[in-house]
Amino acid sequence: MGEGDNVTAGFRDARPASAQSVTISDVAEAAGVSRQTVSNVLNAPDRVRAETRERVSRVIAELGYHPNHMARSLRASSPRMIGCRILPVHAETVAAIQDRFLHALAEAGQQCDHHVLLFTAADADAETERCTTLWRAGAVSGVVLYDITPDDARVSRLTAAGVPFTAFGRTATSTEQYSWADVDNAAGAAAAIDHLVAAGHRRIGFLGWPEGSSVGDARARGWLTAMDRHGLLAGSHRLDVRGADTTSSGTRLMAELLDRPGPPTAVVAATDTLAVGALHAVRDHGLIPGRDVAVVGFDDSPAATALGLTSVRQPIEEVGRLVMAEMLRLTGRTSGADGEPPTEPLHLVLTPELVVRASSTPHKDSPLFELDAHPLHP
Amino acid sequence: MGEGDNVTAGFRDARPASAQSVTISDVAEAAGVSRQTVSNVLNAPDRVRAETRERVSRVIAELGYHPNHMARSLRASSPRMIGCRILPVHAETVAAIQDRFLHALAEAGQQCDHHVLLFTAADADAETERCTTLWRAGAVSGVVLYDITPDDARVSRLTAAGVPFTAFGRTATSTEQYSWADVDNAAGAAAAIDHLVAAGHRRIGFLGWPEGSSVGDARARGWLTAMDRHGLLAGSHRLDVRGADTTSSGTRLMAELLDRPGPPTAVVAATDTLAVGALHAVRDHGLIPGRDVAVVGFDDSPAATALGLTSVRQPIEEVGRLVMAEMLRLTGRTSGADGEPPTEPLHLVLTPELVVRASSTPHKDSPLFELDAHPLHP
DNA sequence: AGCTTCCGTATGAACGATAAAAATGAGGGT
DNA sequence: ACCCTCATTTTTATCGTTCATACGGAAGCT
Repeated sequence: MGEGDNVTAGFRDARPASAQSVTISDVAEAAGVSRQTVSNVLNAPDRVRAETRERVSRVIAELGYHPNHMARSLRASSPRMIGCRILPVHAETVAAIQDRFLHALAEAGQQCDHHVLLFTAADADAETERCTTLWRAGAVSGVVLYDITPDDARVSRLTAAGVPFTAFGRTATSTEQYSWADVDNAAGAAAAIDHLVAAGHRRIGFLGWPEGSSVGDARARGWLTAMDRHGLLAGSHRLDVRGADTTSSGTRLMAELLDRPGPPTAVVAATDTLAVGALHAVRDHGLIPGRDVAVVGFDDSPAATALGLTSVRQPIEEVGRLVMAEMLRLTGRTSGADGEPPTEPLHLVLTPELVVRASSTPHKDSPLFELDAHPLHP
Repeated sequence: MGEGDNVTAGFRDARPASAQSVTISDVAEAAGVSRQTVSNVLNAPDRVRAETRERVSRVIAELGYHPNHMARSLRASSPRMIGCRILPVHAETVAAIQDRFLHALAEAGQQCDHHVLLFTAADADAETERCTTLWRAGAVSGVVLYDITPDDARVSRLTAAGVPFTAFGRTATSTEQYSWADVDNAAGAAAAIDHLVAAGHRRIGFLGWPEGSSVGDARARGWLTAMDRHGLLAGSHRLDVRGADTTSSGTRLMAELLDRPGPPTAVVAATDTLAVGALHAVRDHGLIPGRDVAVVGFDDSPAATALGLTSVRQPIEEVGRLVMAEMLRLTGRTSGADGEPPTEPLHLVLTPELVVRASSTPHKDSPLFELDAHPLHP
C-alpha cells in the first residue's frame, strides 16, 4: 500500500504544459468561425470569402498558430518524413560524402514540406528491418538508400516488404522495379583521363578498390574505356592496381606503380582517400605532385579542396533533389485506386564534373602549387 | 469454422493502399479483445492476465502490427523527435565532426525510442525560426544546438520562445538557464602540450583561429596555461599565431613560425585543417613531420587517421548521449504541474583524449612514419 | 447473504486536423 | 411565389492511439 491510491483521478490535467498551445479550435473561436473554415483558409483559400479569409489570417498571425504536424500526418496518413540511415564515420576514409548527401536531402525535402528522419543500423539487414518497421509504424512515407552494392539485398527486401524507397546508386541487375539516380562514375573517370591526356600524359595509372563494388568497378571501367579510346592500352601497359580504400593502401599502390619500369606520369584514384595516399608516395619518391606526377582523386571531398587535389565531383545536391522528388512522386499517389497508372520508375544517370586543381596542373595558382613553388620549365 | 461468419463485413475492405495497414483494432478483433487490452499488452503488460497477454502477443506477431507513431505522438502530444540542423559542408575545412555528432545523436536517441529530425537553415536566425516553428507545430519535442559561439543569439531566442533545447558547447556567459555539455578544449590543448613536453620539446607553437570563437579561444587558453605551467613562456617566446581555419592559412602561419629566429620544434594546431596545412609547411622547409617537427591537430578527423596526425579527440559519442539524455529529461516531465521542481540544468564538461600518431612520435609504427622512413637516431 | 476490494477487460472521449456531406443564405429565372 | 444554382460556412465522421472511467465477476470480510 502507500503507493496505489490514485483516488485523485481527474485532477491531474490542469494545464497543457506541453508544446502545443494554440490549436485550430482556438483560432476558430477567436475568429468567430468554425474549425473547418480555418482549415480552409490554410488549405483551400479560394473556398473562403476574402473578408473572412483576411480576418482568420490575422487571428492566425496574432495567436502564432501553426498546424500540428502529427495531427495532420495522422489524418492524411502521410507522415511527410523520409527515413535515411546515417552511417558511422569510418576513420580511415577521408572522403565522406554522406554529410553532403544528407544536407542535400534535407534541403530538397524542406522545399516540399518533408523532413528527413535519421536512424542508425549495425548493418544492411538491420537497416532493412528498421526501414520496414518505421514504415509499418507510419513514421516515414518512405526511405532513401545509398551506398548501393551491385547485388544489394536491401532492394529486394524492401521491395518485398512493400516499403517505398528510392536509391542513390543502383544494383547491377535487378528484377525489381525501383527508382534510382546514379552518377556516371565511368564518365567521371573518363573525364579525368581526357583531362590528363590533353595535358600531355600518356602513361596514366589507376588506383582502385578491389572488384565487387559497383562504384569502384564503374570507375575502373571508365579508366579502361577512356585509355583504350585514346589508344593508350598498347602492350602490357596496364597501369591499374587495386587495394583497400585507405591512404596507406593508396601510398603502397602508388609506390608500386612508380617503381615499375615504365612508371605513370599521372594517376587517377578511385577515391580522394587513395589519392591522398598517392600524393604521399609521390613525395616519397622525391617527386612533386602536379609538376612531376599528376594525381586526380574522386568525390571532391573537403580534403581535396584543402590539399589542392584535382578531383571528380559528384552532383550530389542534384541527386538529393531528384531522389527526394521521386520519393514524393512515389508516395504522393496514395489514392491511386483505379487502373494503377503504370508509373515508370526513375532511372537517371548524372554526369559528374572534374574540378581541376594544382595536383594535375602545375601552372595553376592554387594552394598545392604555392606550397611547392619550385622553378618551372613549361 | 465457428469464428468467421461476419457476412456484412466484406463491404468495407477498401484496399489499404497506404502504409498503415494493420491497426490496433484489427489486432483486438482478431484476438477477441478490446483495443484497450491490446494497448495494455504493449504499454502496461502487468495489467493483463498472462493468458490474454500471450494470446494478444501472438496475434500482434502474426499480423505484424506496429503501433502508429503519429497517432501515438498525437495522443501523447510528444512527437518523440529531436530536431537538429545540418550544416552545409564547408569545402575548406577538413575536420568536419558534424557527421560524427549526428550519428551519435541518432544512436543515442534510438535507444530511447526517439528519432532525429534533420533540417537546414541559411543562418542562425533562420535556424532559430525553424526550431520555433517545428516546436510550435509539434513536430519535435525539442532541438539540439551545436557549434555554439560565446554570445550565441540562439540560446536567448529559443529560451524566450520556450523551445526546449540542449547544446553541444556553451556561451561565454548567459543569464538564461539551459543545459549543455561541452568538451574541455583547454584541457585538450594542454594534454597536447604535456605530451610534447614529455617528448622533450621546449619551443612549442600554437596555430589558432582569430579571437572570438569560444572553442578557438579555449584551445588557445589551454596552450597558454600549459606552457606557463611548464615555465616555457619565458621572455618573448610567444610562438602562437592566429588565422583562418583553412589548410593554406595553416601553411602560411606555420611557415612564418618556422622562419623565426627561434623556431618551434613542435606545434599544436586548433584544428586538423590547420594541422594539415602545418604539415605542408614543415615539408616545404625540408623537414620531416614527427622527426624534426612535431605536429598535433585537433578533432581527430578522418584526415588525421589517414595522415598519421596526432590529434585531440573529442568524446563526441558521449556528448551525443548526454545531450540526448538531457533532452529526454527536459521534455519528459510534461506532467510537472505542481510546484515546478527546480530541475537543475545540466552543465557538463568532458575531457578529450589525445590520440598519438606518427606526426608527434617518429618512433611509432604508423603510416606517416612508414612513409618517411628515414634512418633514425634515437 | 450482503458488502467491500480488487483484478481484468470494455467503453467513451479525447488528441488536432481534414474530407465529405449537409446546411445556410443570396440571387436568378420562370 | 416557387424552385434551382451557386458560394460560403458549419456539421459530422474519421485517422490510430491512449486516458479516464465504468463494468462484471471472483474473492475476502463481517
